Amino acid sequence: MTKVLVVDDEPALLRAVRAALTARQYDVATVGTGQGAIDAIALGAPDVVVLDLGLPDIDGIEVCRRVREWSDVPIVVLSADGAEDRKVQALDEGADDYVTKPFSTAELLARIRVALRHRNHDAPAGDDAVLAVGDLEVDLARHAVTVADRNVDLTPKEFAFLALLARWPGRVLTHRTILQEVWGPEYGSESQYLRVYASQLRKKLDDDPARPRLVTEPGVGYRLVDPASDGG
Amino acid sequence: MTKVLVVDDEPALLRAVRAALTARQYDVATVGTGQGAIDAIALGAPDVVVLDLGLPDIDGIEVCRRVREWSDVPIVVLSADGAEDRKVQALDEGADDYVTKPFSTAELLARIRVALRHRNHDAPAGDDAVLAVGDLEVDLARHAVTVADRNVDLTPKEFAFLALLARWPGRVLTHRTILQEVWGPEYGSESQYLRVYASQLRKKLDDDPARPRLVTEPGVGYRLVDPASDGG
DNA sequence: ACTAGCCATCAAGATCGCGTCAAAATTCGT
DNA sequence: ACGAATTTTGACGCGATCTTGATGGCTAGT
Repeated sequence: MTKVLVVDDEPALLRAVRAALTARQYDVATVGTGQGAIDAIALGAPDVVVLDLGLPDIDGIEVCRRVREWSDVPIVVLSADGAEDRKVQALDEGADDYVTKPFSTAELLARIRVALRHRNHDAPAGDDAVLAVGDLEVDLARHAVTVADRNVDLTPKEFAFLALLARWPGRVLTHRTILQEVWGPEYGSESQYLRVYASQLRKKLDDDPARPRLVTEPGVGYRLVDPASDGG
Repeated sequence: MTKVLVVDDEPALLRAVRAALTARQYDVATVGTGQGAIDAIALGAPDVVVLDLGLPDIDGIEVCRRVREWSDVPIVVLSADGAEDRKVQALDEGADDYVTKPFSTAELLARIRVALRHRNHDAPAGDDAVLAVGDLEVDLARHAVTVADRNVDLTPKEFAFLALLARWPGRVLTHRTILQEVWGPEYGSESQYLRVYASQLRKKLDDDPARPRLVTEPGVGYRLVDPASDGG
């Protein structure tokens, strides 16, 4: 069943939306705070999120930004605020749609259907906040990494590097790609960074030099070996 | 460059949208009719379509429906009509977003960015570009080569050489072509390199001298035998 | 059979890229 | 402002890769 997470602090609106969704066979969960939303998305893996920007704790746009660090779940934003720059900001921070209150139930439902349509297109394999490659696990939401159930402590850059590789198991990512994704678009050729961080990662991941998880493709880039698809 | 198709019959609005998009380095095309839109999408393969529902010939929603029969291009609908059922209908017929006039340029641009973001997310998902020539497989993403399911370890230049040939199975690539693609534009005549690397590749690919995969065309260049089209 | 041109193979020296270490600079929390 | 953690930078050794030259085989034309 399709799971919808509704994030709002107005009981009346919550009740109305829940009723409309439940009547159409959606599996509805609700939370009233931004922190609760982040937790619920990480734990519940909803198929779509309806997010009111006016939350008591964290600003809704900040919720978007944080969730987008590790999840592509579609987010439909609700807001009483019709200000253009607010809309633009929310959409640029990862929201997939922006509906201004008051809105009709029919429209909200239609926009949820659009979001779900995208999702089914984008990620046929359900997106998990935890990437697993062999005995390596990368929890994007909690910024935590384990190897064979042993916790590994990584710095932010180390984590970004590893998470990027883990998103494409077995695939070679070029020096340029990694540098641009982890360090930023203006770093294209500082491949010395990669050597340093690859070395540190191997040490922290306790890589066996004979069978390393993090493999160098000389002159090209780096990749994580994926035991599921190839042995080396 | 990102291509945007704008479909509208009001010259003033077309001008405004075109100006805003052009200023942001988009490649803009415009048409004024529904039939023109369908043709332009089929021929021009835009990255996103901005579609006004009020067209002189076909209804915009009908344009959505017809385009969706063969294309997933994101469609952002514009309309002066704020009626709920009209919105719902458009969204359910394949529109990805619905903006009611009057709208701000900033918001339209933000919604176009959202549409493009979706599109970009689709692409990298599934495809692993694997070139297959007979029992030889060249996985460009993994920089891995197998012959009859046996892994082959290649150096960067060897890989580039083989990948180039595998891109044109059965076709002869001249010395000059290979040198320029693999070694760079300033290498045009160092064909001794080719002999060395062809030799190393044959050894690593375990080529039978009687039926080599990598064939020399004397005085011209090299080619990979493609069992699918010719026997040798 | 001889020669010229092109090709295959081998091996040695030169070069390049990588891994590693450690110090300097920067950032961040307190 | 201070100290700790992190990032950036430089230096160095090593091994793999690339380059280069030498040697010999094959084919076609004379």
